[in-house]
Amino acid sequence: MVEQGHPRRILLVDCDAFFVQVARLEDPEGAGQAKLLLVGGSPSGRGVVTSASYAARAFGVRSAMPTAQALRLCPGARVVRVPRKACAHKSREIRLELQRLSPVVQAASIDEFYLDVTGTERLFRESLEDTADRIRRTVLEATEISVSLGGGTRRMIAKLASDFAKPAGVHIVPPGKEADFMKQLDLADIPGVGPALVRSLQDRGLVRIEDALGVDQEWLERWFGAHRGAWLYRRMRGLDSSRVDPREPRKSISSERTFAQDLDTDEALERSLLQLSTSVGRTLRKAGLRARTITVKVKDPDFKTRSRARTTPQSLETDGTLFTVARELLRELRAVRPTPVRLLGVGLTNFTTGIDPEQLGMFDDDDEALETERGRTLSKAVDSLRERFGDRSIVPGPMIRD
DNA sequence: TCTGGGGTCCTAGGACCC
DNA sequence: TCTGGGGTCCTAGGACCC
Repeated sequence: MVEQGHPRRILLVDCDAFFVQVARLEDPEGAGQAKLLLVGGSPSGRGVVTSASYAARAFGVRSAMPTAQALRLCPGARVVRVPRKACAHKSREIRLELQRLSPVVQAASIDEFYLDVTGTERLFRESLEDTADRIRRTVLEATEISVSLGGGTRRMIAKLASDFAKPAGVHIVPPGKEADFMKQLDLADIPGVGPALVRSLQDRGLVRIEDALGVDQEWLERWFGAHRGAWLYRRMRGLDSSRVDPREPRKSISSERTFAQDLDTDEALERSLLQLSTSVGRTLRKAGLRARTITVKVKDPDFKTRSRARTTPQSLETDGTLFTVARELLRELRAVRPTPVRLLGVGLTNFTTGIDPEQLGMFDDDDEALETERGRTLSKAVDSLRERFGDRSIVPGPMIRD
């Protein structure tokens, strides 16, 4: 807990309306020309806005807002789909560029990157402001993406500072000024304080950080539990000991789909489930992983979300076994509450890499084994065919039986 | 107004083991 | 008859982030 040595120099690089920028680069004649641009939506009409251009935001449009509502606020706005592949590709480009500019880079999301540039002041003989601005200009030139940078002695400070930098700017909180910086903010501004906690704080008359600073830690712990209370107490004061850590093993892989119309038949649901299982399976194998836990999730028409998970002794990787387990879980969910389904999802967790040592030989020639070497080899062969000839070359379906 | 899709982390209870 | 305690794994749900 005790801070040691020199204060750290942390930067957060945050892309300005990332999805909007990528959509414009992808389609300069269309999206590129529309001042009022909403990225997101969906042909089914059930979509939400993922990102809106700054001009559209001036009308009150926010991300996660239903597209229909956004269009009422901002009539005439152009709506385009999220260019997912292009976004992932551009994100990688930006990360590679940042890795040339900073010793420690951590991708926090598709459009946010933490840098720890502690020590570079001696190397470059420049202030943190100047470092941040140099990085901003270099990234723009190399990737065509405009970013903003927040900086300070801690991750949370850098993150909050970046809000003051947008768009296309830099904002640094000097060492020692963290508490003053926090004091001007609302509790809702603290990353990790969401709608539920805000409501609960509001019920106790607390909205501004400045007002909440007088509350004893003991009370916060009594209200929100020891862990969360202590966490909030520190965060309000700008204290945050988390490091910028470039190692980030993936912990879950999932795919889900909201249907244009709620699905009601087992046949249609299982067809969709097969697609989802195949999709997460390919991602899993591409990452060189196997998974032990499979989760199936449904959202009912009343928005109630239910899930069912199963952990198998053997770690799995083939589409066939993933689908077989997922189908059992879906049938259990349907049995509990047989209602039409708005959303269906498949998730994988509990990863092992390659061969699990403790299971070596355990399932060879074993009736218990869900997956065989033959099946795994086949699954990978299918992957490489798809890689070479496209997704349509192999149609799943006939290879899966009861 | 009518609510996406990809994630991470936390909690609470039960099973099971020593 | 009155029933420990701690650790780990698993499941289900929920808060939160971009």
